[in-house]
Amino acid sequence: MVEASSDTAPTPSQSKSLLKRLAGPSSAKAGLTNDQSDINRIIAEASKGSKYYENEKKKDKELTERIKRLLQTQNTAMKEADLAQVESTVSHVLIELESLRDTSQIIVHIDADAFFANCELLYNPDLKGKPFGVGKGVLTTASYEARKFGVRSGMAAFIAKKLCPELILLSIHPQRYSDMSKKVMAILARYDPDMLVASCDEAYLNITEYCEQHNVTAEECVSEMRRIVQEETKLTVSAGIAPNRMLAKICSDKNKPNGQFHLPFNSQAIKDFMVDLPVRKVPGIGRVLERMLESIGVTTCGDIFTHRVSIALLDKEFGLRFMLQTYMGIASNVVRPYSREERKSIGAERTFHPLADKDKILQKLEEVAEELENDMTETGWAGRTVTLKYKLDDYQVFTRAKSFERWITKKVDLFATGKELLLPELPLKIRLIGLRVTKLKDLKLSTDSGIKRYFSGPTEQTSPRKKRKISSENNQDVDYNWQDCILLDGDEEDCKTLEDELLSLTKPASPRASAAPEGAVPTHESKPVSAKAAGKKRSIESQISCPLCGKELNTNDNQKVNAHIDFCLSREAIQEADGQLPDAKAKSKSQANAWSWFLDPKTKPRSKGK
DNA sequence: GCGGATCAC
DNA sequence: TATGGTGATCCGC
Repeated sequence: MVEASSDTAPTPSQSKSLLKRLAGPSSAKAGLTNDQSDINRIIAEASKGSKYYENEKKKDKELTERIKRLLQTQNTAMKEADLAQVESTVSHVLIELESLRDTSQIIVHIDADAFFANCELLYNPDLKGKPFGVGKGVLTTASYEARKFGVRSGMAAFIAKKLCPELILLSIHPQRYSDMSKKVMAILARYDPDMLVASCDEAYLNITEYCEQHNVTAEECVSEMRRIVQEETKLTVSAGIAPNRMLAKICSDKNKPNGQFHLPFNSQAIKDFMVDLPVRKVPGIGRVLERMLESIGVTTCGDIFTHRVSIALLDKEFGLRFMLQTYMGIASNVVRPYSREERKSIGAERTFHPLADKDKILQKLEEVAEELENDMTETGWAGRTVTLKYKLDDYQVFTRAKSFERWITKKVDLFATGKELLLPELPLKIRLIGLRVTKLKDLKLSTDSGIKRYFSGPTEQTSPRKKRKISSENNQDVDYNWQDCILLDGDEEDCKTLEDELLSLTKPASPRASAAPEGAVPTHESKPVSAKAAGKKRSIESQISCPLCGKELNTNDNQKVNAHIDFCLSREAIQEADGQLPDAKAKSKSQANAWSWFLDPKTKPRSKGK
């Protein structure tokens, strides 16, 4: 049934997710204000009837249908699968993951507070205490005063004005932010010359060595770091201290703004931390995955364990391994500078007032092609595949691509290819045109860049000439990737389906330590051996004890570990059947309890009403 | 290799 | 009065 033009009174069930969707991605990730639903209502009110709104409604509906199919899949799978077997497999994976846990490195995530807004404050101190936003059509940042009204980054300016009529709107000054970013990063680099600059306002550091050498605790080190940043730049930053990047990032949000949070480095504390954490806080879990997880009863990371069988059965949709890692708070602890080789694409795109005229559209395309050529020339890239992107009047997005044998660098080629891809699609009413080049070749490779990079250090971004554009509060550079960090063997294959999980258990456990510079395995061992790394103890616990009988197991011999665990599992099952175990309920239940000493921190998943 | 979708910032 | 830009990844085909 199609709901009759819900413009007046949307169906409650569907409008809930739609209202949230309209509020934008950042409203959910950041801390909520008192009455988010009121704010969401105002936003929806202001959006109503627009093409943007209609498109969001359509996407929301499609997601609802997708979830419906998902639940059907789950239903049939639950009937047909051997649930005990699935659960056992999950248990194996959990054991294996626990054995890979590495808490030997102190990772810090630094996140500047309302970066663009606070930069503007330096240039215009009168704004202090006032609600303001940075950006023209769409806000890149909102001051903390503005946030109290529900104003968020990514929000359309006219909507923000509705939420906060007093709101002051500033235009963006990329140069200012770039300069400040460099200052901040230069300070941070004193604590880890190999730090990862994740964006213009975020960085990851490994301060293990610094703390050892200067005989300070992590907390002291980070306090000092933050104090010096504030002294030297007048900007405040927040920090998270944890044994891996995912946790550090989540922690940096905990005491924002101008605060830090230190997560204890033991397995149990980490699991206690994760159990009540909303899945949406986890990097990589966005609005869609959040809703899909919610549909199977998972809203916190603790719920992942409760619903692990469902997640395993829906591995394709959720990624079992990623979910289990998340539940356990396991992720990569590798921190190293961004390198040019890692770049995969370069592109440019522009939004404009919707155009239907062919020549005017082509003119936009040409402008984009020119921009892209300039960027490619300055940064030294060529590529073999050109992808055209266009967004229609109604916000639908399409891409069309073409590959070549030769290297593309010039505007004429970019334009001609874009034109060739676009013309067959016309006539259309278009509001955005973009071009992107992939299959890159590094034109700066065998030049002097190697030496330059050696001397310039991690804060030096790309071209020394012209700064790269900063299009929003956040910027270029890669980051995330927690997933492929803990894979058992990184070679090509996914290692994601259940079958693969089972297979992987029989493969050698050693994660191909020093081999293969392909980079796909950023576990701690793959870090290039530097003077720094050499001093560190790589204390991956190669010993764990069996959760059932307590026997010490050597995790380097996976086959033996599995044989032993299988043995204990079956023994447990037999005892249970004989009623020898005190808590002999359903087999699955008992098995869960058997692992609970390290898996199930609080047996009650969702009871805590904080 | 291509196109759609999702995600981060 | 009318919702951004850059880059990455994954899936299905």
